[in-house]
Amino acid sequence: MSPPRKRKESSAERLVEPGRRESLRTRLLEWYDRQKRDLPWRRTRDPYAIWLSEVMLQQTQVATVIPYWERFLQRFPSVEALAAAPLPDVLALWRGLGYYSRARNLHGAAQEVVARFGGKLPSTAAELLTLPGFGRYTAGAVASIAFGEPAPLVDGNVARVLSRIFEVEGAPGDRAREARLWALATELVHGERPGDFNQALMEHGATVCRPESPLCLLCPVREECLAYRHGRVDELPPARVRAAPKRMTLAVAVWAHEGRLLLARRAEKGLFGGLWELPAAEVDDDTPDTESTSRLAEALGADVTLRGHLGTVRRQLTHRALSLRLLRVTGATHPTHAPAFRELRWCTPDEASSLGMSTAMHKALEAAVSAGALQA
DNA sequence: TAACCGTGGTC
DNA sequence: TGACCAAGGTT
Repeated sequence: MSPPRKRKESSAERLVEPGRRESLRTRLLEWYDRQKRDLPWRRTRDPYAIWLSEVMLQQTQVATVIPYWERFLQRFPSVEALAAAPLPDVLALWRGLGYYSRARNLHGAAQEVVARFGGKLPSTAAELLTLPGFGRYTAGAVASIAFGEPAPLVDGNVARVLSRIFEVEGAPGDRAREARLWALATELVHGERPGDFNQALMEHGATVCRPESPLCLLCPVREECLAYRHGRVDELPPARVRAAPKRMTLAVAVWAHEGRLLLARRAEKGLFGGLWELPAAEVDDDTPDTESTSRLAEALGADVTLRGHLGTVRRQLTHRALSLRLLRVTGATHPTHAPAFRELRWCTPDEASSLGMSTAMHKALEAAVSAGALQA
């Protein structure tokens, strides 16, 4: 007979003792019932509205999301309304919220929900995962919060909370760490009120078990927390290592004609995908303006002449340092189609401001106008 | 799998 | 003021 082998990946393996598990669940749920914030998406049971909140909250703070969520639901109150809308209208409501692929995927998923599921969002995490923009987290969040499925989720908050309670080692991105966190979340979520329990974990991470200066004296599960017991709360989890931002320089065409500016809509992938902008072309940092001008001519498919320089707008993203060089240009013929863009349009500054446009380009537009782009 | 994808708040 | 970060997903 061979000796019994230690099984490392059995889903039946118990990570948390039953008594501790029930204690954690009860304390967190009771704390949540007393202390949860009154957030607008906690006042609805509409799966679509809950889905929307989860997508907007990805890598985005609650206070930022609230007004966007309310405007978006007012304009697109149902999956059908969203699915029927043109993508540029959706992006216009998303303007300034960032990570615009979220809006593109949301729109695409709404159309799939109409086509594949009769307009009703599927109710299981497994089905939700087949829709664009649903990863493991969002599928678990919508399945548990909107439909009551005991589906686990791990976001940044949950990862921090569980890392501390169970003293999980490893940095964000470490595979063994992620697997252990998901396994812990899976064990803990089974039971009553899975949606509330998941939200309790996240709420606890957001308000008490914070990244900096956690409020351990107010913590409902302090007695269960290994990091607290061992004085390691401040070192768990270790900070994420971030790559230095890369520089990116864009030559921006400021082409004015009779009070209007030429606007272009970008290709739908990559940075600022599908958004409107003053027509821009990436250049090297040391590219002279004359050469930048010919790059813009190529992108627009039109002859343009450099008329002057209207300044540079700088904008810091998480992983990019953007420089937007505003080049005043003119041309004899006005292009209506361009090889590098989805669409062209001549707009007054007010019209341009209502388009779906990145914050970087919005600042560039304001800078161009105040530098006298529309004056002769 | 590691790089890419935005923004505003916080200290 | 600049570095760090937030209810992640895609390729």
